[in-house]
Amino acid sequence: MKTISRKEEIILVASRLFYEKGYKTVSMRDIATAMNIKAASLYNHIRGKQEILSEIILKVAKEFTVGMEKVVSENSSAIEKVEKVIEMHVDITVNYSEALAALNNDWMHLEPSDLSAFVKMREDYEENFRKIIKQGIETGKIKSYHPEVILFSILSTLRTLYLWQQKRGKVDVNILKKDMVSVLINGIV
Amino acid sequence: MKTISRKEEIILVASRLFYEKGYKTVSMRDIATAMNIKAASLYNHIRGKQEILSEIILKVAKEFTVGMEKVVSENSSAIEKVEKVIEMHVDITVNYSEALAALNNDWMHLEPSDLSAFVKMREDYEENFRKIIKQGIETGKIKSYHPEVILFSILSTLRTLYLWQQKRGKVDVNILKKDMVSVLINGIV
DNA sequence: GTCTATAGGATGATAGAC
DNA sequence: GTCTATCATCCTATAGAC
Repeated sequence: MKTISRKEEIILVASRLFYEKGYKTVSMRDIATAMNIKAASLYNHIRGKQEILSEIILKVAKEFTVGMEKVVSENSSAIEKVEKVIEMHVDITVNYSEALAALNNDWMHLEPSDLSAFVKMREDYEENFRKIIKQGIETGKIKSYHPEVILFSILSTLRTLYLWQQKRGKVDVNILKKDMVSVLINGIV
Repeated sequence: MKTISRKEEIILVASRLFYEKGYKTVSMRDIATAMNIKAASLYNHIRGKQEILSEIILKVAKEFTVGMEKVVSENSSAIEKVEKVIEMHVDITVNYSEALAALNNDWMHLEPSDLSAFVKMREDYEENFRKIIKQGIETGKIKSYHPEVILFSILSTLRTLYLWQQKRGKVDVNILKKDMVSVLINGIV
């Protein structure tokens, strides 16, 4: 039976509002109103608006980092690794769909120290993915298109998946994973 | 020799700033400063901030609408139509990369009447694309995955293409089109 | 077409009472 | 832990001089 702290509650409510309207559009008063308290009361639990953003984004960014490191360390083919990455994205998207809006759209509003940490994590993530794709091309498992085109195509689909959550609705997570893997790896024809 | 009006200049400068920092983060002072004038002077050429946004977004939205209608009216197979849509997206992205940031991220800040016009155009666009895919599945040209997964996968890649413009850099437009078509239609294995 | 001055309101954040 | 009151700053937009 996990009880949720006031700070966690703020982060949860803020995530939802950032998802709906974006970090810049949501005011501290908006967050407070959604919790039936006054804006000033928020500052008893958090240092400021940027701290809320930081908590939301960095938590999920770490999930991606850990997930990718696990995939990379596996002893499997490049194709299997790409499959695992796709499945990981679907899982994280299902669990943190609202946080992903902030991660995708509002990371530039992080305070400088958090910003550099985030950018590093994202670059490392992309570089790991790039290596998997290049390895696949070298071993002849993946067609030799420009690796950046492949990387970009898969990554942009996965990164925008959170937007599709509403429409997904009744589509089962496992079916979604299977179809995502098929479409992204085998194409549509 | 086309001369550019002051209003067009405002829209051009604002597009770049919205691309870099987002509509909400950019102030009228920011736009004015970038033009070496004062914020108040902007109002001699435009009615307000929302009008700038509207001009940027609706112009490109109409390009997409016209382009899609042309593709739909063609007498060709579903696969050829998907190819044409991909090529159209690459073309528009190359010509309007900065405007696409606003179109993708800031459309919700349009004033109500423009907002409903935009949403209608986007829905019609998606519906046309959906019909092409369904037609391809019915005629056996496209694998019968969930049509929404195919639609979403291709569309999110195309919509995020503008972000990739910087990295693209030296990649030739025609090669980009060819690889995009290959990756999105034939897959990577 | 641009300027200065300013209105009128929202914003993030703090101080101090309860 | 929440409140009221308030500050300092920013915002969009207008009025009117040049």
